[in-house]
Amino acid sequence: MKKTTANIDLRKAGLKVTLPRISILEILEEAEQHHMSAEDVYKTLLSNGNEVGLATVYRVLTQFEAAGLVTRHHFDGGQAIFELDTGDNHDHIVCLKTGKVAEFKDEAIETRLMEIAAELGYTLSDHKIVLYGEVKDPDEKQTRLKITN
Amino acid sequence: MKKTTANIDLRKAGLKVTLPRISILEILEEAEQHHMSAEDVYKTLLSNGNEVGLATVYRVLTQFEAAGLVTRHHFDGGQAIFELDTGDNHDHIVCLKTGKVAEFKDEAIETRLMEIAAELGYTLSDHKIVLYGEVKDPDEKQTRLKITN
DNA sequence: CTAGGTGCAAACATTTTGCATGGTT
DNA sequence: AACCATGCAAAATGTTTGCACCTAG
Repeated sequence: MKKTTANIDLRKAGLKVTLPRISILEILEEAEQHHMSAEDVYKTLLSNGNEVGLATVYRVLTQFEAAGLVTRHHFDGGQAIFELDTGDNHDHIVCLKTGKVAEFKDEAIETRLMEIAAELGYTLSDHKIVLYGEVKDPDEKQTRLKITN
Repeated sequence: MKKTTANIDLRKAGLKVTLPRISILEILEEAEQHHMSAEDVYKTLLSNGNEVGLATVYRVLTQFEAAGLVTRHHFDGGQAIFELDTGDNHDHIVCLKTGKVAEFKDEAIETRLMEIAAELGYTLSDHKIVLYGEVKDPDEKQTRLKITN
């Protein structure tokens, strides 16, 4: 099924096509909430019947990050959060009540950030914006979370 | 000397005025590079001749954060970075070459972020922007780092 | 005097690494 | 067959906590 896609991505990254890597890619692709900690991925693997060690999950996620397949975030404390790098380099808004993460992208802001970096004498290579707030109407959370997808 | 100021801040926060707390406040106030990890603060204390435990540094920094005196950042991985909360809620730009952190603040962006949050149905309570780049002219680094102070 | 603060060491949580075994190309 | 990947357990970080002692108010 999806293995074809995954295989291509992995080969392009110069990584052998192994079961743990395929499974992890698929999990990241198919997860409803696609912002996952290594532990989240690990638990999903287990409940899918995949026998993969947590160390391998970390190793694979780190390799994926190096290959540009995955992005690593450090939203608040504790664990790192990973998500598939779709190339659109979006930003995030975290609900302080539910912990859920939504995405957005705004050209005006990106343009302004580049100007600011230039004014400060920097060559800008990346940026991260994280907004913290609360969803006004929790019942519409689902919808709102999908708003930028 | 500065103890008066520190005392006031501490009392306002409902914290007893102790040597470790005063010293840590002073370090954060006076450090050239005022974005410091707990370890940085700890080492500075030691080299200043203050006998304070690392655990105390963490406890004090956490209390300061709760009291609104200090802000905690998670720029990339590893350790948390602390800085005095001056109330201006500025954002940061990190040099990927030198690791140095500079600050900036832009009303246009803040306004736009509030709009975005509202559009997404969120009540915005905070935001963090981190730019990653390289200083074009390293020799002027000092100056540029001070640009927003 | 009493509540709260501190140092130290142990506990924790997360992530990384060494090494022998196993799978891909 | 050669090399890379994996699992496990141990180690390495970074941060928190329990406890006996100490100190500011």
